Amino acid sequence: MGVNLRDLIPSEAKREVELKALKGREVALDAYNILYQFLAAIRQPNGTPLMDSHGRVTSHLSGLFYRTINLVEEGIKPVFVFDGKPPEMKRKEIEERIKRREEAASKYRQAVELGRLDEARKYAQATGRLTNEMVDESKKLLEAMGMPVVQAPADGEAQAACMAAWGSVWAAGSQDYDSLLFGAPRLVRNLAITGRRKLPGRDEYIEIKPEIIELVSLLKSLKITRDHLIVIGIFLGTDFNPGGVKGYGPKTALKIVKSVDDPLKILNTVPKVKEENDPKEIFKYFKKPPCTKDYKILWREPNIEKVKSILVDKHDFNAERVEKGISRLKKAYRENLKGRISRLDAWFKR
DNA sequence: CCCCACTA
DNA sequence: TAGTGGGGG
Repeated sequence: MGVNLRDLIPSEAKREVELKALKGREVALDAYNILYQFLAAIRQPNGTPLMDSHGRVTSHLSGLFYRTINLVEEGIKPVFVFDGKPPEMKRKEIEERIKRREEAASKYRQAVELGRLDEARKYAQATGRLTNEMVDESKKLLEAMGMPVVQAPADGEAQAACMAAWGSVWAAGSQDYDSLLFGAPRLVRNLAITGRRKLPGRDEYIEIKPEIIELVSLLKSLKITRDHLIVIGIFLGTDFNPGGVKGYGPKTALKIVKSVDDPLKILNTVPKVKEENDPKEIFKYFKKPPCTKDYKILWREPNIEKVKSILVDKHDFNAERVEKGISRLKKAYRENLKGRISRLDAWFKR
């Protein structure tokens, strides 16, 4: 789920941009976040995901393949960051997610029996589960496409935020706002090509553009520090304290946190519920998350044969479509990624 | 989600 | 050339 800062962020702290505005930028993408989105969205009208002839789900591979090509064609330089071992503090959130999935699955079966297509699709979207095999294959596909894959020690979002903070990449890319608590100086949301999204329920579409949120502008416009922001997040609810503190929404949380000079003091007043994580431990985790420096950010020539063996040979993708995609990727790679040193490297080499 | 053929 | 509707695996 992630922390919901949506209603806290003032309009002056976010900026809608065209994709062109991100040309030449390295973005560390939260891979699990993306894969789950594909799993939810890439489905038939009745809710069935794309599958190969053996009944294995392929929605995530289709999404990754075309999305990656499009980003590279736009000159965006994606780095894919995968989750490692979830921290013990996340246990309750994980249990709740499993429960939500099971509930959705049973509602899905009901809707199918009643022949209610729209409902079936809606519930099917929440049933998606990423298996280890799907994750491994996603990494293999991205590597075959020449994209850098980074293995996080714990949260991928935390690792992406660290990489942005260290200047290895320009921004963290995710739909969730946690990156900001983790200290990413810049968060890019809605990083997709098709600028249209269906409104839930009705047959209407709205324009969606990439959105950039700068941490310093956010803090400045709210007149707070990152410590304040982390504490606000804890009040609103994070993966480590799902639900947050009862009775606090964005407004009251902001107000109470700003009422003291040291935001940590406020955490002492939060009633510590048995079996739940210590708010101060949650704070420490956001403040200094587990991150590794063991990664290389390097884009390579796409390997046609490897990509085809995964998509075409193993999962029944249409060979011509895949070949066409790879030629687009190769061209875009040569124009936008190959032999281009990052601004950071350029700076070090002065 | 994205592709593609079709439309005006 | 932009918008749509159906299909992808």
